[in-house]
Amino acid sequence: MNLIKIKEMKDHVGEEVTINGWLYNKRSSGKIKFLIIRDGSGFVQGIVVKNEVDENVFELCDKLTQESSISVSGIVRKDERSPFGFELTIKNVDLIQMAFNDYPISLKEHGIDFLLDNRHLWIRTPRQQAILSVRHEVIKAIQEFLNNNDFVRIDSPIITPSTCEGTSDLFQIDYFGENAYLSQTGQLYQEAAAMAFGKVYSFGPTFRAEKSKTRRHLNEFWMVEPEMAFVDHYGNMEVQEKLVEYIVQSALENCSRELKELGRDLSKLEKIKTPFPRLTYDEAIKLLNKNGYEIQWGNDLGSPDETFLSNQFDKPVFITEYPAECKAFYMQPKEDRPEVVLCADLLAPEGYGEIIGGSQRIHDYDLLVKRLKEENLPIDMYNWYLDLRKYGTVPHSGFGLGIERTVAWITNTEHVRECIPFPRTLSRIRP
RNA sequence: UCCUCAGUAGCUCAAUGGUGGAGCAACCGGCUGUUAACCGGUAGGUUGUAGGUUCGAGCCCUACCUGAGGAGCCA
Repeated sequence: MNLIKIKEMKDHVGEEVTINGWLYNKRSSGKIKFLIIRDGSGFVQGIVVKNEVDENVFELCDKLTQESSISVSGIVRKDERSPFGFELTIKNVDLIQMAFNDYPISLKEHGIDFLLDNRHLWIRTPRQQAILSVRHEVIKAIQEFLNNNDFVRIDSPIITPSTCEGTSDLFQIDYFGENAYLSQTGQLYQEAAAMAFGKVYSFGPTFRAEKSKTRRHLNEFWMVEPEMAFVDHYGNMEVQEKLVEYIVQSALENCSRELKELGRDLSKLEKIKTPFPRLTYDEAIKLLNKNGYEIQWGNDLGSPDETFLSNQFDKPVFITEYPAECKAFYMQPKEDRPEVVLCADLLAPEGYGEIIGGSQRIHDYDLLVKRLKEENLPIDMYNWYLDLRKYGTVPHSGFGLGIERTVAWITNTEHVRECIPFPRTLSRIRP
């Protein structure tokens, strides 16, 4: 028995092979049957002809229900009539389990509510497999890039004693009688790690209890957070654009089958090369005002504003130097203009919005204390964070890249909830 | 939290205030190249919930529930 994966069939033309998988769909024309089989590596059509197989094999194929698990043996043939390029002329089918005959997901259209209720089965379909495979590639590329550039992975804790940035709503948990929270960012811990290892990153889930209801929001999402000692705002942006370029090029190189399945316009991704355009907040406001957006200096950019700005470019664009008042307390003020901070948001093209938020961090002890007081944050909660400024402080920078938004952009997916295996949203905690 | 929209068969959707239907899925039968196969047949319903208007409500009104899209917040 020559057990292979469907994606390896091209190397076994003319050979008899065995494939372990599931019945995705079945068509029949009397004495000939077509079984669409999937095995996780791909999809292929198997042909069963009545006079060429045992009577009980043909009978079994007649009864097979959608998603039944089977072990199929047959001859690999190249065939242009097949949309997969190859076919399997089936000799034998061993049944592992006859699936119940009420499999809920048909090949016809379904509404999003139904599909999300059946997410555990929905991920078996070609489109969802393509998206989640690209997600895997994105994660792999991020780690490759960072590992190859001397970053050390130092994960941040998920259970934290207080809000890190003092802004978003957090999920509260009981920690042996003490209130604790699920982390909304590991950044502060990454700063500590950067002072130990130089260049570090964390990669993991992050939690926001905000009641967001848009295609760009999840209440649990994954983020990679690099942090670098001795790197300023400008060096920070260079790392970000190189990372994003690497991610996109890796997806193009290793996920062509998936991107094709998704109908992605590859020419748009091929343009994602450094350097990326940069726009200061001041310039962004002017551009927005000139085009009829009524935003005033000092307000954070709204979602429609970001969409407009990103649509002006065919590459991701950095929006830099926001007013300090609309950003977090730890961001380094610009030397000659303390009302703005050395930060940058990276907006993905095609209306996908912010995929990175980053900044240079305040490294001066007195300035950081002053900023904490201005924001009315409890200073004793930040004692350990202030220690980093007391003992060998250096300029440093970092950023957070959202995995699902990045995957949504690369795969041209409408909603981030399809870019994570089991999305957690305002209205959904199951399955 | 606010704004908009929707809820009818397992799924996707029809039904002027007047006997709730179709396609797919399931089940039975037919077909030797199907591509969401096709053809014939069978079965499948407390129209989200509660109240109201009416001779009569899936349809109109009120409240609530659930979901979706968007805003704010953010990655």
